[in-house]
Amino acid sequence: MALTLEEVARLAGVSRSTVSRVINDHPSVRAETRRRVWEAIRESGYRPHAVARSLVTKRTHIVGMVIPEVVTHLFTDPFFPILLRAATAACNEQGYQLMLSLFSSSADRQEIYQRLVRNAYLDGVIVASAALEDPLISDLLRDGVPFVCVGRSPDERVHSVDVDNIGGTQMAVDHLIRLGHRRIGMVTGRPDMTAGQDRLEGYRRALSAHGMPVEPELIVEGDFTEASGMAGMQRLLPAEPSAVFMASDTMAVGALKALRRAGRRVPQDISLVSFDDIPVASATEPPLTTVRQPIGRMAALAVEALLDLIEQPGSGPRRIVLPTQLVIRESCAKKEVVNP
Amino acid sequence: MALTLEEVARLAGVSRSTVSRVINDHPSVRAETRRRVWEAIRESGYRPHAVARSLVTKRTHIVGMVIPEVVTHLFTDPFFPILLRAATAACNEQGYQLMLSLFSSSADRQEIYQRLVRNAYLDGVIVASAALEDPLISDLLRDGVPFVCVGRSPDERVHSVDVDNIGGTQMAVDHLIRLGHRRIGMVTGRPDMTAGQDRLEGYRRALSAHGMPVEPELIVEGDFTEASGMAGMQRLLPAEPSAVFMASDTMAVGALKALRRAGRRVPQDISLVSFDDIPVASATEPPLTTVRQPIGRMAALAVEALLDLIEQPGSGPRRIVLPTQLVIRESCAKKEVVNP
DNA sequence: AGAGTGTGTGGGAGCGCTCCCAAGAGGTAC
DNA sequence: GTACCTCTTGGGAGCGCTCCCACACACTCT
Repeated sequence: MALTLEEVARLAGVSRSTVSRVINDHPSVRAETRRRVWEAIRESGYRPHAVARSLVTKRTHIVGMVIPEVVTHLFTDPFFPILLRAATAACNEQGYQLMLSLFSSSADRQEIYQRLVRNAYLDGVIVASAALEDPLISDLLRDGVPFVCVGRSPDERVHSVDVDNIGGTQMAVDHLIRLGHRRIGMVTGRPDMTAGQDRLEGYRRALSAHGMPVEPELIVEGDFTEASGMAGMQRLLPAEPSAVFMASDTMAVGALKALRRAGRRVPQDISLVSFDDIPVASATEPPLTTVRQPIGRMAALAVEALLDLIEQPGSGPRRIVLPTQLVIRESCAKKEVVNP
Repeated sequence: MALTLEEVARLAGVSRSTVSRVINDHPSVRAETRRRVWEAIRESGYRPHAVARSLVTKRTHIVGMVIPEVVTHLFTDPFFPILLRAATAACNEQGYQLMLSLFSSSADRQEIYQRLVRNAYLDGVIVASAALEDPLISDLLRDGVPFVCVGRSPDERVHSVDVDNIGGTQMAVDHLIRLGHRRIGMVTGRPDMTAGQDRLEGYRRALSAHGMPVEPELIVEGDFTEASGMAGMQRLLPAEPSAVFMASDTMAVGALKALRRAGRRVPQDISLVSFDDIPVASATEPPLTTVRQPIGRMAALAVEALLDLIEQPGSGPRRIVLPTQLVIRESCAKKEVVNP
């Protein structure tokens, strides 16, 4: 039904090879011939068959975006949608397509991995927010599949793009300290994700840098969800922090609710800083002071690194860390130091 | 580098064809041979080359999810993430993969359409929330590509899965009327999307069914974004509605903000109903009374319909309409009828 | 004993493309 | 006139698979 090279060739009065050359922009075709061939292509509405082409070239121009099981339930957090959108745009710009792989169970993981990567349908993979020690990473390394992680990986061989979670958090906590706060709490992210770990580390370092003690009762574990932010804040209140660093904006939204229910005003009674600067951060009451991470840029860089890797394999691991920026809104206030 | 059928065949001491039969579960292979072949496959770690297979079978087992330009900026609305997640899960269950195509400009649209559909990399397409008269629809129809729309299409030939936007809205507005409200406003969704149109139509019908006039000053146009909900509510206030139907939860969140700023309490001063029941609806202050649409089921049904269409083409257009459900929370109150 | 009927199995062809090698055309230099 | 280029072009091979046809072998029935 669909046209083939051969038929277009007949139409243009040349051979299959010549048409192929024209399509692939090979230089050694006479200008006049080239013109004739393009005309035949245009007239016939011919489109090369991508699958046949892939069989020969060993390239599908499809990359996978893999979002491992642990985070699919975070999908209502706009982080992933924003990442996805930016990655798709970056891929399309380079003539690549993005295939989505979310998996909810680790049986799925195996299955999808086998089906896609090993079956050679993907040229490469972007792994978003892998948990530490994700078996996917070792599979990819073993099989030599080009891939880039969004979020740092502890493995030195892994190419990755990440934001400076430690530095960003330090900035945020420094800000609170500069405002006079001395009892600063934190509700953490998932401890099995690097972003969760690094933000906790940044909090610790900021306190230590100012000679302040890190008190366990001021640290409560969360998992990046709004519910965990609300619950975390509730558990934190008895310890009477005057300011709290929430590991994500989504969690801060939960915290705001907990505080409203507890009758505490933000920022008058308690100050809040968080991380991400997703759209909701500027829409809360009060708007959140938060650490902005350039999600879109991360996605674009990850795609860029991946395509480089696909097109010229074997370059040394590239580990990009993007800077963050503190966006000051209205969720923090000066702490009156009553008796210094 | 990678193994081929031929090599596995040599390993098992049979022919290429026999190995192919075993892999494709063809019945006419002796049990003993089958066992030997599976063992050779297992030992060698052989994986069939999906692209080569596709070249022969004309099936890639990849379907596209196309989200047209007009809605990509809504991507922080959890509707699409939820849809995407459910569609991915449904595809994977059937051994299909989902390819994501978002396009921001209509030049992209052409480009991606050509590259994917016409180049035969996709077995079928799910079109999410096409605007009316989207040229994509006519392209797909012309080229005979199997596709299913999420959201109704005016074209009779199009397979689609939609929720009963009209009926759902009627339920919501009926609820307000039953509570005694007589001045009921509406902030609409995008008028170029069927969901936007149908929800407006439902509002009109509910009023008419109760013999109430449809007053233009009580209808304000929005576009499904939170910002438009906020602005819309502000513009509606001078008309003094005692209740408002917001075309989406996201817009209702905006409306709540506008009301808080205007010093109006919900539901004491003004009642609110909306549509979608996304997670945020139960997390607002007060929680929203809203019309629940089963996004996940819509995605699953769309995938199911699409795969049927791919596997046995030519069945008549299927137009599924799912029922909605009114979820009553705390954003509506009885209207005291002062002087009846 | 010969024809008929299955059941398993092997091998050729072909999917639509790219890539390589060879060969024709046209020129230039000796 | 011959040798030797360079520039274009054509055709064969082959990517790794599936599908079809043919054939070998074991039975059964006349």
